[in-house]
Amino acid sequence: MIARLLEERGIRATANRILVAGALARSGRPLSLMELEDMIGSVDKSGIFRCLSVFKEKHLVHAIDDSEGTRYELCLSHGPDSDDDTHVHFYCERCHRTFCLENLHIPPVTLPKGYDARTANYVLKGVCPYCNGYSNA
Amino acid sequence: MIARLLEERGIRATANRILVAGALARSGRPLSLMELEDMIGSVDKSGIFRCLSVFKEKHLVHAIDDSEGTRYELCLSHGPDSDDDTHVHFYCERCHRTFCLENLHIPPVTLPKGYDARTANYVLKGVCPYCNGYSNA
DNA sequence: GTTCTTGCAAAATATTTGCAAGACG
DNA sequence: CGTCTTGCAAATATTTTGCAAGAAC
Repeated sequence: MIARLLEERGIRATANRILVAGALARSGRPLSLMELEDMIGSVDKSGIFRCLSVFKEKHLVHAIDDSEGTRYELCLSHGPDSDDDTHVHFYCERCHRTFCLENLHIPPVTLPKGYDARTANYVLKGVCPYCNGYSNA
Repeated sequence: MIARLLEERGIRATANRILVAGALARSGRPLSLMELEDMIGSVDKSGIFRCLSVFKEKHLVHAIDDSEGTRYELCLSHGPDSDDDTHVHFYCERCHRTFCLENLHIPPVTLPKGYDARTANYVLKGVCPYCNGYSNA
């Protein structure tokens, strides 16, 4: 249940927050502010924005950078203190949606000395199965 | 020489284009529209924008998506018909610059059936050597 | 009643386009 | 000349904040 999830992360479960987190949970893919706005309708964009800010702070969501800007994704796989969600994403240039490739972990690279990485963003771009005619995918 | 580079890609070497391409070449890292604007000064942002549009079309630059939006990088490693530039980038959360890790090729992943990838964007985020005190890096 | 949350409007940013003047071939 | 390019201003798009009213504790 969404409300419980929020509380577990120390976020008060208000109506808006339940709607936003619920939309993210149901969609199964990262959503932009605008996508959330369209999807929810009843909540003003500033409200969505503020929900996302709280979620980000509490590490309930993390941000994906793709061609459209930023999308937000629930990260449920870990505790409230880290961002260890590290799968590859796929941005479809045809339908402009971004998908999670849950099973594809981002292959790590060895950084040159001095670089200190905290998070990784690996996004492939091309055409998704739905736009490709693989509607059975 | 920059002018020749442009001509080779079928781009007329105008003053603005030489300035923009030159700035990208000199910087050695991907630059955002705003960074280019600051760096060049004499060219209006719309001019820079249009230069970048042409460059993109001719595959002289390609785009990196990072936390700040889009940055542009010269891609010299290939012919005029493809975008095969595939190294990892590093976005510094302290100084907000993005670096090329030229030697780190993006490790390929095997996509599920139906996905058809054209380009890849792999950006690590954290603290760069300069902000880390590795000034000798 | 004090603090947190929300909606609306508006500010702040960033990107993109229209258009007339100028450069180029 | 006709086409391409440029600068300026302005339109778009997007993200973020101010503020007063309302809800929660």
